[in-house]
Amino acid sequence: MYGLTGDPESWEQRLRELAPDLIEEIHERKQPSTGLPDLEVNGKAVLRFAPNPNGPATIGSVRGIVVNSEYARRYHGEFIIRFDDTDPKTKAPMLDAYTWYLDDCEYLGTVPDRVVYASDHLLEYYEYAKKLILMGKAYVCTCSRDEFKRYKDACEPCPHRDTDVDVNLKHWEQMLDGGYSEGDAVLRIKTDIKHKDPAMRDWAAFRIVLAPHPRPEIGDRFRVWPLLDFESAIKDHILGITHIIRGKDLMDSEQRQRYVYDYLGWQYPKTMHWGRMKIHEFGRFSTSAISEAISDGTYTGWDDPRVPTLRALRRRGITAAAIRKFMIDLGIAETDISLSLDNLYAINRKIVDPAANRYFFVWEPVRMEILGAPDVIATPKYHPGRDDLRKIPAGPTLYVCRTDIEGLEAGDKLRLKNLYDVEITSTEPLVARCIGGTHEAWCATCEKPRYQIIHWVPDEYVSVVVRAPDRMYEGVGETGIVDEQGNVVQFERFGFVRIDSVDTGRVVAYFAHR
RNA sequence: GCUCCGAUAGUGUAGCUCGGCCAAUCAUGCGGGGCUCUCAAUCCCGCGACUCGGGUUCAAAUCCCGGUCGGAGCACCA
Repeated sequence: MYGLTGDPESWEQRLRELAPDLIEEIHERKQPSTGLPDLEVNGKAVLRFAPNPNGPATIGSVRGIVVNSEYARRYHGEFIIRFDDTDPKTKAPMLDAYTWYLDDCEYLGTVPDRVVYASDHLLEYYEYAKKLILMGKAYVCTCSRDEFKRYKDACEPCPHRDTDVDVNLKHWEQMLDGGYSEGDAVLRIKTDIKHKDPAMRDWAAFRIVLAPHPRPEIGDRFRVWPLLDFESAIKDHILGITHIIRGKDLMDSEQRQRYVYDYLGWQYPKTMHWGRMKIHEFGRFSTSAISEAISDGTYTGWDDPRVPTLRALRRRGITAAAIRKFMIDLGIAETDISLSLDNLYAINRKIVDPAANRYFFVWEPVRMEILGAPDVIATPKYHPGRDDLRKIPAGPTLYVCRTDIEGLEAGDKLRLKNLYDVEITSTEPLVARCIGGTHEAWCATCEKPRYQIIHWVPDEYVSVVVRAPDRMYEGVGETGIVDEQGNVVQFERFGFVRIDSVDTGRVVAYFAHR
């Protein structure tokens, strides 16, 4: 008998004698990894993202699109986008949002293999409802919400639970035919009325909604609509979904849906959930709250930089590659997270920096007269890593940032980047005199600049507005900016921006990050 | 009230299934330095964590029990 004492080395030595092949196994475990964990796949992987198109894709939806499509890609499977648009009233779909979702998917580099509209398949849901009624697993309930809640909380069946199948069927037909009006009847799935978790007890699968559906091809054709748990359960099976990966908020959904799967003899897909995601920069947000703020003019639209939608990130120049990496690096831990977009910005910066041209943008501009200004053309590089040069003719009048000259006094000296050195002679109004050190002179000597380097914009400028999530910057920029519409550029000493529009000498840029 | 999840540096994240090489990974952030005529990029160096209390064990981030904290569900929303 080997004793129970000893240090790890001696144990390993003993193991080496007894079972040398196990040593290797012990040593190869616990490799650090990041990103998405492997999936258990038997045959084909089919994944879906199922939004309610009652607004455009938010950062939360993006996680669903990226993670699911990434898995589909990894396992050469299928990625389906399914619009769960079965609520024409409380969270009614927005017609534009259907297109926006598809467009956003494309931006993220994943054209879905299939696009499915739940509202196209009501007859299919009815069919399964009937099947379950015939099996005695579903019943029409005409209790009011409050009444039913009382029965449910008391673990008691409501009076409709044991209705005969024939009668249930008749009531169901009446629901479909208009024999009941909105709020008068629902179809419930029979589970276990004594289930210890009240959330599981006889949940509602269909209700009557008289509001017309926003899709013109659907309109007012239907009055009985499935609720999420039923709609999703049926459709996931029909589509052959193998893995459901979504937020933790839908965890209980699985338990409810399993009743239906068991009744129908189906196998439930494998599931994974990620925890609640809260973003520092945006705080709590709901689609309906944003919608309201847009209507009342607080935000300019669904792509306002203050709004947590993908459309807004796109407008700011956050690349699809950065967003994908950001979401994938998050993995799918069930922990609730509260994160900052710093990480996303850092990823994006690395992607965008090599290609972003540099420009001077002066915010809160202050006019500066230069005494003895030589007539020169400044030639800063478009990019520090390349040799092509911008040409900025500088005269006796320049603009500099207020923040750069605040606190300065007559006699203080500054380096105007790529131009020359100046000495302040007066602050009100701002006047300075050129004291040499032109760019050519510097090139000859390569001396280090002696004074604080600031950037500037000449008298010939374009006015520039930068819309950032937290505020708006107004100022002037060098004229070359007008050729960059749609591009991400770096405003030196300011940050990366995407040039959104250029209208008659006025540029609007969206701030990405520093 | 009932039920279900979760807890690793400032923020994310790996490791937990199957206890040992974990004095705990990677990224971001922060601090210092090099380079640079941008406060960007880049390069070097550094900082910083296993929620608490018990238990099991030769050995616990990892297994068990309890507490605390955080989140979610109990809708005729998704």
